[in-house]
Amino acid sequence: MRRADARSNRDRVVAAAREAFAAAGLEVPMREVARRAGVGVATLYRHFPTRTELVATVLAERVADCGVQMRRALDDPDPWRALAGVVRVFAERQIHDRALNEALLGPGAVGAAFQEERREHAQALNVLVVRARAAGVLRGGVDADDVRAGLLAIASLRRLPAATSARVIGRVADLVLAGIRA
Amino acid sequence: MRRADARSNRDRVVAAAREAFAAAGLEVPMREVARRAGVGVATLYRHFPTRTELVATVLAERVADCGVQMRRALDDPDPWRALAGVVRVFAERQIHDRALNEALLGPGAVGAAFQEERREHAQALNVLVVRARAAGVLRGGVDADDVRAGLLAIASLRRLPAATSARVIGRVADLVLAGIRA
DNA sequence: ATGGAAACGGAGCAGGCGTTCCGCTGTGGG
DNA sequence: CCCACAGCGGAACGCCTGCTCCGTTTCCAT
Repeated sequence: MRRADARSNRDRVVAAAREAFAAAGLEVPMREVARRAGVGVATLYRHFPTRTELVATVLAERVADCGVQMRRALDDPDPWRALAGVVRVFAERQIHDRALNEALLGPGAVGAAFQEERREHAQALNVLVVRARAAGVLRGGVDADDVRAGLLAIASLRRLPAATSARVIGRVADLVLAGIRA
Repeated sequence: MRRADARSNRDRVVAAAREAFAAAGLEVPMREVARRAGVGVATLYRHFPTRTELVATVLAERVADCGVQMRRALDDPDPWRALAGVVRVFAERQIHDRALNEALLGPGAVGAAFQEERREHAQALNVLVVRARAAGVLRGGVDADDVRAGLLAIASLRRLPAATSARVIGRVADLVLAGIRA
């Protein structure tokens, strides 16, 4: 089995897809990913039999990254800083990675692959909110679903024209934080 | 000139497009709009030479509606109620009309046709914010761009699956209001 | 009633997408 | 070193889109 070149091609495809998805969203044509990777479409399809699988592979990395951030937040002894940090990091990522957004907002197929991770994140967020509430830093009546809604709002903004989205995302993140704080 | 049937067909096309766009977004195929209107595609194209023109025609109605709401808010003597009302009405509309969202967020071509109305709305919003700030009901540092960012966030949420978007939009609207209030 | 133009419908065109097929290339075990 | 075959590139297929062409229908002035 001649793995050397095949494996290197696979890596190049994943790298090209990662960049393309981050920059232009998940709807980049397969031809374009292949072109960026410097391979033919057939090569791409040999490693990823369907578009969905390529997308899932690239997103898996990103989702894993988010898990790391979450665990870091859980280690923070300051409840407000932990929660605010999650919101800010999330916003920051949305600014730089368009794919992440569509993983959350995309209809069924794409997001479905990460149900487990998603539940894990939700669990962690619940913990952060409970701690923050116990510390009295949250406005009355605010619950984890409010924070989730805020995060979704931030994520959705990624679809704005790139020129303005960064600033708007920053403002909304501040708005959300002001809206949940006591 | 045989206007009777032509005119009635035009009306049916606009009505069909309005419904289809509100329900399924601006990306509904022309064939589908024609089918819903009970006419052939050629008829549709005779009245609207290009897809963009059909979209613009339908959105013009919606944008005009928003202008009415804005003027109503300007007449409200209570500055907070006026501003909060705008946010709430806007959120309510996003829930029921998917097209409105894409008019705001869609890239260039679509939104460009309404620059004038948009500026008018922006102007009105500025007035509302200035009044609210003068009345001391806004948190320090909040400006019109923050409110605009909040509205954009609400609008962006329309792309979530229909099942959850209504509730999430409601929560975010509350979050935004909490975030700007003193 | 009747002619002719305005208006119609649906087949057809060009272009873009995801995916597949197939003849060639170049790698690495013997 | 050499040649079998894993692996390759790009042309091709089927489907969907916006849009156009043209033979046929239908209204309305006469």
